[in-house]
Amino acid sequence: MAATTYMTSSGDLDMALGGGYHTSSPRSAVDANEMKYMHHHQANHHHVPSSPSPNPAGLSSGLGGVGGNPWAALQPSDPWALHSHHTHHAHHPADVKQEMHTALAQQARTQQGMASPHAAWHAPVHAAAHYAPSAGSPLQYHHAMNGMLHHPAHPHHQTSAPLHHALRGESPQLHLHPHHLQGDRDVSAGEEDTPTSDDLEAFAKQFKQRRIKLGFTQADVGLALGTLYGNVFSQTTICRFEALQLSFKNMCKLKPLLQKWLEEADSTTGSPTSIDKIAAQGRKRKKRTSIEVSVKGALETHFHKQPKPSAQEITSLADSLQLEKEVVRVWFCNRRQKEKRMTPPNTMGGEMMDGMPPGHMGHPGHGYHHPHDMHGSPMGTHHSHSHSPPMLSPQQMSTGGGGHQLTAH
DNA sequence: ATGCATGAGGG
DNA sequence: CCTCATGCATA
Repeated sequence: MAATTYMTSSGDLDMALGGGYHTSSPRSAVDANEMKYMHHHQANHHHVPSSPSPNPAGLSSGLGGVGGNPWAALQPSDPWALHSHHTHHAHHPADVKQEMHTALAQQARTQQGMASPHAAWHAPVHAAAHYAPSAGSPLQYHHAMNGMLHHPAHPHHQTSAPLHHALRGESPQLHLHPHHLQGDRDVSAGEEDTPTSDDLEAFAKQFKQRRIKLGFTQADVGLALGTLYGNVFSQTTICRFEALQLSFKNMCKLKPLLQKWLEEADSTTGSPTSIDKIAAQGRKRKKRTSIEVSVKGALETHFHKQPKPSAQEITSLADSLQLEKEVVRVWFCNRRQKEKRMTPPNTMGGEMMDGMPPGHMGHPGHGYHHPHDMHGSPMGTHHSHSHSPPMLSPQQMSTGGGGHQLTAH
């Protein structure tokens, strides 16, 4: 009862978007490749902001309130449908190298109205990662892929290599810096070296401000990046970037991209920004488990005692909390990630043991092991204090909607 | 804006 | 299983 797992009919809208999600694990017999191509029906399309500042601010997500879906009919057997605790753990480390799931279909349209009643998007292949050097607007239009569509998705290996492992894994620019003699950081415009925490913070702030002035939503930017570099990002990611809620490494990775977008965005003289959001959700996702506040508190407590509980501990913990083991495991994973973010997580607001003195919270002490961190601590080492006290998260103070955090549902 | 989730990699 | 980058779905 603690975890209320209700479902939405996301299955209705799930369009099998290309190489999208599909765990080709040979062991997962569950992955029924139900690619339901529905002739799209121009169901939802937000207006196209033709002016530099038309976006009221509500265009972000057009997913939730999609009027009616003419395609509601398919309701496959969801593995997670009714929280069937299947012990689906068919993870196999060494097996297939699945392809990317960064495929996105893009519609080509003249501009303005977009109203192609006929399917404009075909096989969602890998997003070609070519971006016109001197292309025009960031959001105006994009390439149209073609040629070898259809992704056979060879269960084993792709002969060709049109893949662009994009930015996964390692940061494209965080390699050990070559210069090791002197700290020469004559960064004039295009920073080539690793930015500092303050740099990132400053940039994030500026970015957000500019973005808003230009009338773009976080979602817009995310899509634009896809258009520019072939890497789409969600509103979430942009949001986190602005709020400095990503790891240092991740921030560094995204900064140049966003910076570039920014340049394009404002330099571009009035371009009809048009984007279409084609949520690629071809995979049935487990419904988000709602964990009760009290339970969260318990988890928090345990987290302090053992940030990395053993499998068995997780099991027993899950048992006592009446949660699925997997949920608990994931919770800890996510919790640890938070701990590593730039903006330190506030140590819960439940019923902790004792009130921690304000001003001291368990910051990224990561007494763990740093695999190969090249610049030491993420943000803990803010040498260039500058102006911000101890890196306060601007997220809550600048939030337009006011501070809302611990909301019990 | 965020909570829970998925998945690629690495052991 | 873990970490890390990311994002759907939500509050």
